[in-house]
Amino acid sequence: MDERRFHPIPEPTLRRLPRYHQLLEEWLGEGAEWVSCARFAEAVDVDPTQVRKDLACLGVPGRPRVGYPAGDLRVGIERFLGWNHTNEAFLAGAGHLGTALLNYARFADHGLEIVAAFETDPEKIGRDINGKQVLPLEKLAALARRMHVRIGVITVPAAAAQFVADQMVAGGIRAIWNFAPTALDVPEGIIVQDEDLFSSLAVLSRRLEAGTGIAAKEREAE
Amino acid sequence: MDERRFHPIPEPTLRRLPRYHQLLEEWLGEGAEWVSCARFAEAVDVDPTQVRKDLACLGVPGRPRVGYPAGDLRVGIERFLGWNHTNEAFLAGAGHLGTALLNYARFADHGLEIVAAFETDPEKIGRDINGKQVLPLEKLAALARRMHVRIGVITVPAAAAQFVADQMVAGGIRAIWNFAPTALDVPEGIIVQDEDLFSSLAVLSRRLEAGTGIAAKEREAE
DNA sequence: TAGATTGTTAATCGATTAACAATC
DNA sequence: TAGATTGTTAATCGATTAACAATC
Repeated sequence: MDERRFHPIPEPTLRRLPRYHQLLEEWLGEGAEWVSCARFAEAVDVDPTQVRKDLACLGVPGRPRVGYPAGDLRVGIERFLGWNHTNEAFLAGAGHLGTALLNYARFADHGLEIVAAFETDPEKIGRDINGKQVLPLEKLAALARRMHVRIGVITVPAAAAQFVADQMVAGGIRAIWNFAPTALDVPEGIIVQDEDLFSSLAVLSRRLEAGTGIAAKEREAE
Repeated sequence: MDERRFHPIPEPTLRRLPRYHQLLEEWLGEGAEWVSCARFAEAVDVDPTQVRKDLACLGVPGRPRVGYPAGDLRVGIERFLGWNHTNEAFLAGAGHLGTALLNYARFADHGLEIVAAFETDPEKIGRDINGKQVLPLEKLAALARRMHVRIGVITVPAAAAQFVADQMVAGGIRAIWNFAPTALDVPEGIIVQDEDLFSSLAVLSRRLEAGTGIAAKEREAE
């Protein structure tokens, strides 16, 4: 039924597509009509051939000697990533990070709409953050089920994350975007996407030490 | 001088180490003394052999039939990732996300100490967030240089990110943790670690569609 | 001793990069 | 036509997984 197959698309490609999109927005804003692989490659620091492969997924043909039509490419990415429609999500944990995500207007253009927040803190329950109600956590499961919400966002402290995840699963939520630095135990078939800042930090720190230390010498050799 | 070489450590391994550490904290709290690869493998959803390879980096030997000493492993990870000392960092953009990061106490145990925040909004300048001063952005470069701060955290809107990055580079900052969904253009040798939520979201959404759609059939076949 | 777990080497798999043909 | 860029196939590279030896 659909030409585009799901599994075969490499995750790295998937991660690069939003970045190409962001560049296209910029370049279209500057009046660009045609864009080349080389231009993407330079901006994103990836091989031009890789860019061609990534763009091939979209089914938007380029023209030799000219490049790719910038507008078509933008639309192609939006369609490919499903940004024309949004998935509704519940968020648990209206702390600083949760509030940041609730206030982030740009999710709406990127396929995600957080429609409500859930909390255990009575101080926060009943409030309104960026037009979204903060409700008691006990109501999450029943409401998720009734509203057919499929995505849950976890921004509670690590110690509470597993309990929240259980509630989400109980409510029929299928995918969890987990910002707590903790390994969630969920039934098979439930998708967990970890956004682990400590992992990123480990990579950053290592690259920093490598850049100033041993690896710096290797670089000189070139 | 140092047995541990920098470059050869795979990034995926680096990303898993903090997760093992988190599990060790839990298990040590429950009184565990010895832990097996299989246990990590199950919790993190990775192959046991992979866990052994990851742990091999630490130089903490396991004992056949018994496992690895949990306490030594924890210390080993902390030492390996350099969590015994911290790198000072400046943060630019004291919005919701920036505030969340400034308030996040656990960075201190993970090698990062955000020591000050920078802003252009006069409303926010002069405030104090979790004991850290919010200073005018103009001061960032000079202060970074004077204090030998090597890490910058960007939590400003996408449109301001490049300017902030330029300031950081001007101040001698070597590594940038970029939360703005934008490709930064920096001189060679400056490390940029992108924390792109839209990329993660693209992966999450795709996995969700795949889980309910075509790929579900494939799974049945097993 | 038997058996379970670590440690290591080989095989597989998938993404990236290189080579080159096709095309405007 | 010549030359630049896309598109595609082959080679390389690196991480994961499998096989198996070592050890307590």
